[in-house]
Amino acid sequence: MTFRTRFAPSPTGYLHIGGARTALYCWLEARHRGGQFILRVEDTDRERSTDEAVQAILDGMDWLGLDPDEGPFFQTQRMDRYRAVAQQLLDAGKAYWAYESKEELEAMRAAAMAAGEKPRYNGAYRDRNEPYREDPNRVLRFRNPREGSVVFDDKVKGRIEWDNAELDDLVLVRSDGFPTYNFAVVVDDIDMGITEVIRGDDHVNNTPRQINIYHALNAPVPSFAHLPMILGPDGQKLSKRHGAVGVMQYREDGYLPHALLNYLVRLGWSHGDQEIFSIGEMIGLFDIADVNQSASRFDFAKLGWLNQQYLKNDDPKGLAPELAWHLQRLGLDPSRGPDPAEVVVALRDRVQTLKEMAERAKIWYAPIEQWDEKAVAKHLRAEGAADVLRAAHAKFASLSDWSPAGIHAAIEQLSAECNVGMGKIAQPLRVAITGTQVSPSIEHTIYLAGRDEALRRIDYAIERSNA
RNA sequence: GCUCCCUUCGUCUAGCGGUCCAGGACGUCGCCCUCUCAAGGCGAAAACACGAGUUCGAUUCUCGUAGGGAGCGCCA
Repeated sequence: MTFRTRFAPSPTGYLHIGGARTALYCWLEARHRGGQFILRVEDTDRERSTDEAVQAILDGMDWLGLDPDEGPFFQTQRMDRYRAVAQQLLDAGKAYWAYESKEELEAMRAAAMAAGEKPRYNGAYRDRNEPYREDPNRVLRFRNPREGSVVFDDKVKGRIEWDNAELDDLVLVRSDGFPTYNFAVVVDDIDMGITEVIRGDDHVNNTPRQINIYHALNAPVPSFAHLPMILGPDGQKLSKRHGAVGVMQYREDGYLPHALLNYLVRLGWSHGDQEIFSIGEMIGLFDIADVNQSASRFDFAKLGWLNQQYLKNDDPKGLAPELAWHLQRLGLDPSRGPDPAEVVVALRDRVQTLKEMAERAKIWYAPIEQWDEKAVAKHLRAEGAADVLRAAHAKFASLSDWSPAGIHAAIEQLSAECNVGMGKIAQPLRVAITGTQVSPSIEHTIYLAGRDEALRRIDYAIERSNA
């Protein structure tokens, strides 16, 4: 049997960071073992599932490059199959109909709690052998073994043993005829030939019940790997205010998919001291058995650092379209300004995200919006600033080599001729071109503005310096 | 309440009984470089939750305690 994993989100929201990492680990494990990765949408919750959420999950997977070999499959399209398996279990005496109302069940739980026990179903209908009857409360329950225990070797948590006495007879088919989660996953995982179930560790408690269903169906039990949770920066459960936004939000915030993947793969897994992993390295080195057992916190500072590593090392030409996308989001026209690839080179050492990069690049695609008056006072109205600017204007107007190197050489000449330090030249020019005293190297700042625009801005700055 | 899981620097982690007065990375701090801001280089501070036990020897194994988390649904 070949190696098969699956990612099985329920479409009740976007693909968030925890889901993305689960998907990544499933995908990596499948690729590493040369197996298949299957995508299955668990949409049996009719109340909460939406088409938008399905699309958001698909978009997120696509953006991250986590391509499934099969699917997406939808549980709602497999209803006949669940019904057939339910019947099979019923016929085999492994399941039975029960008729308690929700109120009765609630009272049952409350009573159990009061007695210091787990709030479980008491199995009232288990051995009554009542003939089937139509009833709005009718549910099919699993006849869980009452003796012995369930043992499984979790690939990340290790050996876990569970007394059957702790388990109750869970609902397999709801009163509306839809299968419950615990039933549908087992049927699906069997039918789809899943050999390794990789999922969040909030599911370890479900595993023994599911294993019992596998046994009841005489199906081979897959191996399990339960991943620790990802917490927010404050150690609390991830919420919308920190990481629990959809992965597509990370694109809008200027992160690269590869950087996010790299960050995620290191959250709970490592390979010696290595921090940067290409996709190929991840596939080659990843092993689900090496995953950590404890929860980890999401750290935006490290994500930012990683993102910058990719910004600095990726081909600027490859990054250019993505930067253009961000420029457009700011209402700027990438064609009315410098080549985005050159902007990447000028700014990649100074920002951590493409969003920041686009914001900083504004100065080359639109007129100066706001002047930093302190900068104007300090550098433009400084002693000799106007003379320096006039000299620079003349030099740039006749400069034959309009390139960062050419501009740099021109400024050095200026420095020698006027007998002033670089700072006395670069800062007034910087304020003239950008309106602020912070920007990339002065030669790049000027070069990217383009000669005409640079001269125009210097002219204007000379005016202001006399004001 | 019950069951299960987890516990190394602020954070992510290395460590699979001696190699550890615990290594790397992010972050923080300092110095250098420098036209600003960064980037980069160098350096510093910073952790084995606690208590027993096993052992010649525990960060590493076992058991408790404490703390954290998950689940106990006709939600997944």
